[in-house]
Amino acid sequence: MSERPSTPVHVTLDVVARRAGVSLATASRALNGTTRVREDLRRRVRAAADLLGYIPNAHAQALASASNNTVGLICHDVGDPYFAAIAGGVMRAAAEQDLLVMLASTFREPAREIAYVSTLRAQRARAILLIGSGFQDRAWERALAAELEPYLRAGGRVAVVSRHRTLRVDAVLPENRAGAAALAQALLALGHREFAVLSGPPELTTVTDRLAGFREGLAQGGITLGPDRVVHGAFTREGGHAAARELLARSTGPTCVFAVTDVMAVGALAAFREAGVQVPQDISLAGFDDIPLVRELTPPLTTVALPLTAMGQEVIALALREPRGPRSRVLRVGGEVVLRASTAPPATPLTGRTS
Amino acid sequence: MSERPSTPVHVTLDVVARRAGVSLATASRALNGTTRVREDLRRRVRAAADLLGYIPNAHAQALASASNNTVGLICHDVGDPYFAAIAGGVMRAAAEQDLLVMLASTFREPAREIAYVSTLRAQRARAILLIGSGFQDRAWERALAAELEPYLRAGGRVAVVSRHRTLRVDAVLPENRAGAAALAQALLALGHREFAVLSGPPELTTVTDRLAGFREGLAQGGITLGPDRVVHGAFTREGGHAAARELLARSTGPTCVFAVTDVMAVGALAAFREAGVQVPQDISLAGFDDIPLVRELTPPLTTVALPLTAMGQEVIALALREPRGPRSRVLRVGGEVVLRASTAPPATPLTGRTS
DNA sequence: CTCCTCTGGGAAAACGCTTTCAGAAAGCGC
DNA sequence: GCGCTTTCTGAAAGCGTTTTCCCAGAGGAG
Repeated sequence: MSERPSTPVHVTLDVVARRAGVSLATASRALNGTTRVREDLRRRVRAAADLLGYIPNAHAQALASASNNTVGLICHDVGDPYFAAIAGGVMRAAAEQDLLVMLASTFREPAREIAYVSTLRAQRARAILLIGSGFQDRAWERALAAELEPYLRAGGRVAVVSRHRTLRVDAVLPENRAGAAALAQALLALGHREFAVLSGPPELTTVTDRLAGFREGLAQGGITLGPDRVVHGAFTREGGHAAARELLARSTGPTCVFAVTDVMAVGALAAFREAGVQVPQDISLAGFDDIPLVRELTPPLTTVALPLTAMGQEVIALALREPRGPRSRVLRVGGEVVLRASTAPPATPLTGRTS
Repeated sequence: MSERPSTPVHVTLDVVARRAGVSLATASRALNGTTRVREDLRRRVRAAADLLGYIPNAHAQALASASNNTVGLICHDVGDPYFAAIAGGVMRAAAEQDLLVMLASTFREPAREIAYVSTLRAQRARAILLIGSGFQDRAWERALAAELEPYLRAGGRVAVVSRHRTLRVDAVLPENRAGAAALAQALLALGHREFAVLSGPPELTTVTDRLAGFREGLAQGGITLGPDRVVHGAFTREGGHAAARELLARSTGPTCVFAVTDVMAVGALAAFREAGVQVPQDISLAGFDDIPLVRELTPPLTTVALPLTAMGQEVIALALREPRGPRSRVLRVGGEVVLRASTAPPATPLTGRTS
């Protein structure tokens, strides 16, 4: 019967070698070009390989040579434009260096993150890239560090983007504080005095940094942010939407709102629109990140622009750069305040009014 | 000196086995749970493995067991929100099934696509997922098919999303024609009679399908689309932008524009804004796909909504579904016309006027 | 012509696991 | 007590490469 496949599933190197009339060893050397092989033999092997459609088994190669050209990329959710943009940069750089990227989305579950690190360790990935804010939960971060530490010792490379430095690894860090501070100043310069912040989960380091920076910037203008002016929400469009609604419900009357993330700002914009609050006439809105589509919004969103694609390219370069000295390297990338139409001077110039 | 690492880099299974006082075989069985192992031995092995921080070598496992739980995902560019959304769905499904996803971005170069298929073959990926329109270039498609065919014969699974059926593989196909036709009808119903299309590269099948569908829909209303009313551009925001400018330059005065892709529509919207053309007052604009942010635009974009995340989940399910009968399966997903504020009745009701 | 150094090729030993194949131990009916 | 299953365990044979290690032969020097 045709039950049992008579043809072996994959062409292996020794078939190629036999066909070319050389030994297995020579065939391997001919194809990899590590050692000199007589030119005619090399050609015979190549011809046989092509003829037979030989595809080397990457697992066998990795096992035998203990080498590997895959890197792991762990982010919260590739579907999110922020991560997608960074991932795009990583892919670009990976393609140039013939690296294969194993992608992992944690969907914001710390346990999944750790599990993925473990999986990538098992895959003997050359590098593990962690994109995005870590979890403030001490226990998880420790567990992660414990998982990463033996990997590093075994020669693995780890680099992070936008993640707090609890881990001693190379990092691409946006200037969250400075960027938020600069934004605050720009908003002050527009004449705003009454601010509110749509903040993300307070356990994310990115959030605390941006919040702190924003406060610093405001402080330069003598403004402080009352606790009733900070609303926390999830790091998503819906989170921003809900936070904005909550803010409106409190009706403390800020003239300017800073959403710590563009994605949240998008949700906030929708919430404002639904509530009949006009941006920027009634309220100014600013975000952070400059993800691809926010400049297309109406009004286009004022934000702090981060070079997301470049950050993706940098993080992989950083991870793979050879002289991994004793100390970890940090590449700080500046955020540039981009004033767009979502921010404008406040409607009523509040000259020296005390709330 | 401390030159040579005295500690072996990785803990291997036989170290674990020795530590637990059992044989290599038993240790393997204890950890994998394939065969019954006496409970106390199993516990000893587990304890030893945990103590030593044992991480199995996935390559060795794959080699020895000829199994593998990785799938490859090939798309044009993960940075593009369209692909990002689908990839997000794939990741979700993959996480649930403990599959590791190897991601590849072709950056729209056919050669790279084929190279990636080859790489994924070498990795012995369980499945290869191709997302996005194929290349019309016959030679490339043939080369791709030639690369895929032995993979399929070797038991590999291939599934595509939104890719023309030159390949005999499982597919998730959006109803491009029907969706575009429905959109055309909806636009006709608004009262439009003068249309234009911002089309993508004519060699992409998605483009031709949507264009044909749109024409069909218009034909129902007795409208035909002159060649001067179709502008081709790249499948990107910039492509849409350029195409829209070109259209305006031709000044043939359509009241309604259909961009075959939301991403292009976004570019068009920007171009219109720059040119002082108001949407929808001066011109109505519609897209296709319903990528995440277009509902947030002002005006929110009328489009044909595709369940992108679900499509990603479906394609991986399709690829892995067991009874791969002789014929390939096709999952058609409908596009739903979503009328938003970017379309409105034309300013001047053109009652029966002939251009 | 012999000895020595190179070059290049083949045999075989890893690489770290899974899995087959027996064999030992234990339980059971008679 | 004896044979017969049943369970488990261990030895060893792969899986498909790379990479020693070693040897044959070629070429040069003396």
